Parts: sequence; structure tokens; C-alpha cells
Amino acid sequence: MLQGKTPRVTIQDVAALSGLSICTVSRALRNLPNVSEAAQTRVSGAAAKLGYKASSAASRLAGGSTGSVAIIAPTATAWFFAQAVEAAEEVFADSGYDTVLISLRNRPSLARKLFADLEGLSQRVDGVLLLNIALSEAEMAALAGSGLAVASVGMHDVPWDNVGIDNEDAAHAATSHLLGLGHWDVAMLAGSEIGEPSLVTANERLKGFERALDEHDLTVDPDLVIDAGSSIEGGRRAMTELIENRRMPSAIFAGCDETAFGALMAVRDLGLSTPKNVSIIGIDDHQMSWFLGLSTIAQPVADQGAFAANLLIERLHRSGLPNPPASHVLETKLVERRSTRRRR
Amino acid sequence: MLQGKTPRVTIQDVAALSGLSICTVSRALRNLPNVSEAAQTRVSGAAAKLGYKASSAASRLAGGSTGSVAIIAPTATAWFFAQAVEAAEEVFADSGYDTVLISLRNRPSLARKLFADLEGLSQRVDGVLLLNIALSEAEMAALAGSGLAVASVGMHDVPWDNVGIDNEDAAHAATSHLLGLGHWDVAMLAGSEIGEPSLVTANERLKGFERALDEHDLTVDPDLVIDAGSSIEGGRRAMTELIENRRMPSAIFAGCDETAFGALMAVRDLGLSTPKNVSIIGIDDHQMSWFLGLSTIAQPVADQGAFAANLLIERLHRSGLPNPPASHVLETKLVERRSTRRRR
DNA sequence: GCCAATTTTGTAAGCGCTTACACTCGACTT
DNA sequence: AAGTCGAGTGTAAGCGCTTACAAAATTGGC
Repeated sequence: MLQGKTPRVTIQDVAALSGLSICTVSRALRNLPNVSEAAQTRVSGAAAKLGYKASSAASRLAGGSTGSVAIIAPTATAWFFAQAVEAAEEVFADSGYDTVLISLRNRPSLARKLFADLEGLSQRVDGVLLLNIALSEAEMAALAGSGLAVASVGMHDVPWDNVGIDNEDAAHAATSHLLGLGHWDVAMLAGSEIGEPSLVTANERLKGFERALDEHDLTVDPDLVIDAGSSIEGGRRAMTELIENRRMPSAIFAGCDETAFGALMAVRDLGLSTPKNVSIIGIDDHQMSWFLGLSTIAQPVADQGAFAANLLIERLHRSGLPNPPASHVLETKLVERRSTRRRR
Repeated sequence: MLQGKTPRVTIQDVAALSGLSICTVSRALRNLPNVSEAAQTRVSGAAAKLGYKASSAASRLAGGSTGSVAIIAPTATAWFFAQAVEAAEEVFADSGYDTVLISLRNRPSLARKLFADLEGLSQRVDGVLLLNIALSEAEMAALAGSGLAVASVGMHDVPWDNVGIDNEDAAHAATSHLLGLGHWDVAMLAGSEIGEPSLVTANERLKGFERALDEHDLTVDPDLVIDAGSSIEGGRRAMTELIENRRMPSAIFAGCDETAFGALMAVRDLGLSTPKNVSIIGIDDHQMSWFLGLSTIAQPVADQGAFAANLLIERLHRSGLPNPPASHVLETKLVERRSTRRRR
């Protein structure tokens, strides 16, 4: 509090130093057209010398941009989201944007409330990056028409840029790996909890599973498709249920690595072991998967976050409309580890 | 873009509806003194009916608050920080604040740059929540005098509110647990990488380790204190080095659970097993520790984040100075699992 | 009941920036 | 050489809010 308050460098100061009007300075600083090169250099020189940084509040109020974007995630603690958030934050920070983190804490009601007040949101940020958010048609339309720039990760049929992986393909690859090892009795720990944001994702993975079986002329045994949500605990519960009350298959395809962890745990707790009694494969390549020797379909998580963030930034920079939304699909890769092996 | 742009509800509208001046409205809305109860109710009624929300940009520009706070973390991906960030974000959101996430991405240079421009920071947020940030004396002083409200987690000797655990105590408890099980040959996987933000933390834990040994009339064998940083990989490397090039102790105290994971992995990869050949204990109670059967000293991570966030909010609300900074210490608890057992 | 002291309320001046609009001035037409 | 055009620049009017300061309403003491 005793600090000598620096009086703040305003655009006026820059104008004075450069001998131009604040209007010209404003335009020069934002690289708008109709500014001579001479003016341009004088302005940037003066700004640099003064260490001038525009007040985001003033800029925003006057109709400019806020200089910040929001990342909206179902939760910030899950491995996937934490990775994606950090990668996106890096891109935003490097582009000079502040990142406002909004976690929905797995509560759909929070999402509804947030998207009901898009006006409020668009007042505070220039754009939003959606991570696996389940949106109603109406919400999508409202968001698309809100004036906010939008990009997303892991979403489908959205009217803005999206980046993700081919979930059906990944599930197909995982299942095929099992099938290729001679397992013909494969169960799937599917993720589809009510209200779960990644429901679509879960369904696609289920489809890939079914397709792989189909290609091997196998039919899906309903008893061997069990709901496991997408948490460790859910995986453990589902696996236990499977073994104790249904039937022990020779291989398991878990909808995601965390589910697989739970399955691994259940197997161990039941006195069995992997891959001796059962082969298990997941999807993600979670940080701990390597440690646990879990075979999996690796997906580039940080890349997805960074890629989507870059798309958003691009939209922000050229608000010119001639830019139809695109969907980018990133590659996944089978990673074989100890948890899967040939059926004997 | 086709949306019928709602013309935005301004303070003027509220003033008109309530039949008062914008000045009175402004004061009423912010619960300032010198507003009659009658006015107060009329204003809040009108505001509610109109769904009025103040423009943070305008408010900020006019000298008010920004309505947002920053969380500054060494990285957003580590388990500890992800937990703390989410917990804090929840508190902030519930108090109506936007949360700006700033990850230092483990790069000290980013921290230096950030704290060199406190003016810029304080222009965008009202307060900051520091998570385990290593600050120089000068930076601390500058931050304390910046006008920003500050609170922190896991820091020491800071001129603002802090919440954390007693690291020395936790380390002492972990080591004592091992000693109590008859292990007299205990190694420590210490965390102290250069530039590591939690250096102080690491040192305190080392001190607790030494104190426990001392109490049992044991001396610290320098060969058995090895640097492991605080990552899985670091733990693995350190443990391997220990076993292969130094000496195999009968028990290991790992500075944090992630280091312990690495140790567990190294032990396994060397054909040994836990707790048969070596007992291992960590600190944290990471989500996976339960899964891996790792004994540990549990610390309330989310609570620390939420607590500190609440302290920050409190500061923000009553900027009245009569409130000396306090340091809050949260309890830790020994959690015994499979990884530790009595020495035979 | 009247005047000073004390609320309560209103007026108006910005905060720092963007932007519609007006203006200047050479370069081109014809 | 007068007239047109457009690039480059400046003027000034806000954006929606906070906050001195002034004005009005209320209170209380004698």
C-alpha cells in the first residue's frame, strides 16, 4: 500500500509521445487498415518505450475485446481434462489471452445455468473452448448465435470447429487387438452414466466394439456389455459384478483407462490376475497406464486441447466469416503392454 | 449472428424502474452505507425483475472491482494442483467470481515475468490465490503492496493468509510409522529439484525424517537420502539408483506419493516386491494410492484449496485492514495399506 | 417550531478505450 | 486546372459504471 502508485500509461500518453491522435494510435495498435507505415512505427515505438498495455476493461467497455477466453470442462480434476486444460491454457497465454476456467463439477444443472446466461458470459470473454460438454440443440444454437467464438474438443455435429479422435475407430482397434490375440469371448465395460457428458463418446465406442465383433462373425452377448461409467470405482464395480454374477470372459475392453484400472483392481481383489486369467485393454493412455502395464489405445490429449485452442484463437483474430466450421480428427495408436496376451 | 440482440440491461434501466438515480442504485447494489431500507428493497426488486447484472468491464474501468481472481499454480496437471484448483474454483464461482487460471508450467521464467508485471495483473483481477509458488523476497513485498488481495496454499512466512499442512510433522509421522514397524534402515526419496517450487516443503519433510530417526537414536546415512524430485519418473530413477549403486534399505519414506509410485515400479522391475523386500510409505494419499495399496500420510488437498479460496474471498469483501494475515495448518492422517509391514 | 447536524439522494465528471464521422491532402480523372 | 476520390488522420461521442460533491430530506435539540 505504500507503493508509489505508477499513474498508469494510457493511450493518451502514447499519442502524446508519438505526436499522433489517440484514434490513430488505437488503430495502429490493433493493426487496422488506413494507418501509414510511418505512423505505425512511431506508435509502436512510443508504446514500447512507455511499456504501454491497453486496459482490457476500457477496451471491452468501448466495444473491443476482453482479451480473455473461457475453458468449460465437466470437471477439472479428471486426468483427461487437466491435461487438455493445461495445454489450452498454454496456447491462450502465449497469444496474450487470459484463461477463465469454468468447471461444471459434473453437475448438469451448472451447465444449464451457464448456458442460459450467454449474454453474461459473452460480456466477460471473447470466446469459449468446450471440452466434452453435452449441449441441447437450443443451447448449441444460442451459443452459435451469441457472438462468442467457439471451439470444442470431443464433441459432435457442432456448428463450430471441433477436434477429437475417432472413438468408434479406437474402440474397434482395441477390440480387434483382443480378437486378434485369439479371444472370442470379450466383454465391454461401457461408459454411459446418466447425465454423463461423454455419452455420445461412450456410444461410439460401443459401436466400434460391436463392429469389431461383427467382423469376426461374433455376436454381442448382452451379459458381457456392462455399464461402468468412466471412473475407477465404476470400473471396479462393473468388473466385480461381471465376474461374480454374470460370466468371466477371457478378455475385457474397457471404455477408458480409468475404468480399466478399476477392472484391474477388481481382478486382483478376486484373487485372479492379468493377463493370466483375463486380458484387459483400455482407451486413453493415462499417465498411470504405463506404470500398470495396461494395454491401451493412446489418444493425444494435450494435442487436442492445444489444437482446439489454436482454432479458437484463429477465429478470434479473423472474425471474417468466410470460414466454415471444420472437424479435425486426431490419430490414435495401439499401445501393447502386459495386460493383454494371446489366449492359450 | 441472427439473434435479436438484447439491448443489455444497464444500471440506468434499474434506476428508471426503481425511480431512483443511478448513483443510489449503484450504492444499493453494492451494499454501501447511506441507503435507506426502502431504496434498498426497491432497487434489488427492480434489479431482479430486469435480471440486471453489472458490467464487470464498466465497473472495473470506473474504479470498482473486476469480479475475478487468479489462481496461480506451478502446473495444472499434477494431481495435487488439479484438486486444489477445482476446489478453489468452486468457492470462487459460488461467490460470483470468475477464476482466471494461470499455470506456470513448471517454468520459473514464467513466474518471474508474471510477478514483474503486477500492475497488469491487478488490472485484470481483484485477488490471487498462490499454490506452492516460490517467490523472492522482492516479489513478495511487491505483491503484498500491489493492492491485490492475496492468499496461498503451502507457502511459508508470507505476509498474507496461508493454509497448508505441517510438512515436518507429516514426514515425522511417516518415518515413525516405519520405525515403529521395526525398520531401522530407512531411506528417504527426497524432493528438491532445482527450481522446484516446493523446495521449502521438501526441506521440511527432510527435517521431519531426520527428527524421527534422531528420536530413535539413529543417524542419517547420507547414502540413504536421495534426490527424487517429486515425479513418478524421478522416484523410479532414484529408487533404481539406490538399489543398484548404493544399498538396499528395509524401508523407504518417499517425499510424496508420486515418488513412491516410481519407487514401487522400480522395485517391481528389479524383480523384488513390496512389502516383502521393502516397505514404502509416501505423503499425499493420491487417488491411485489406494489402488496401489500404498501406505501414506493423507493430506486434505481439496480442503486446502477451498479454505484458502474462502480466506481470499473474505479479504476481498472486507478490505478493511484490521485483519492480520494468519497461517492455518490442516491435519494429516496416517493411512496404513499393503506397502508397509513389520520387519521380520 | 426553528436551525444545525445528519442522513439520504441526485448531479456530473470522469475511467481508458473504440468508432462514426468529418476533415485534410495528394493523386487521378476529364 | 477544376473536380473527384480515397488514404490517412483527427474530433468527439459514448460504452456502463463509480464517486466526489452538491442538494434535498430528515432528524433532533432547545
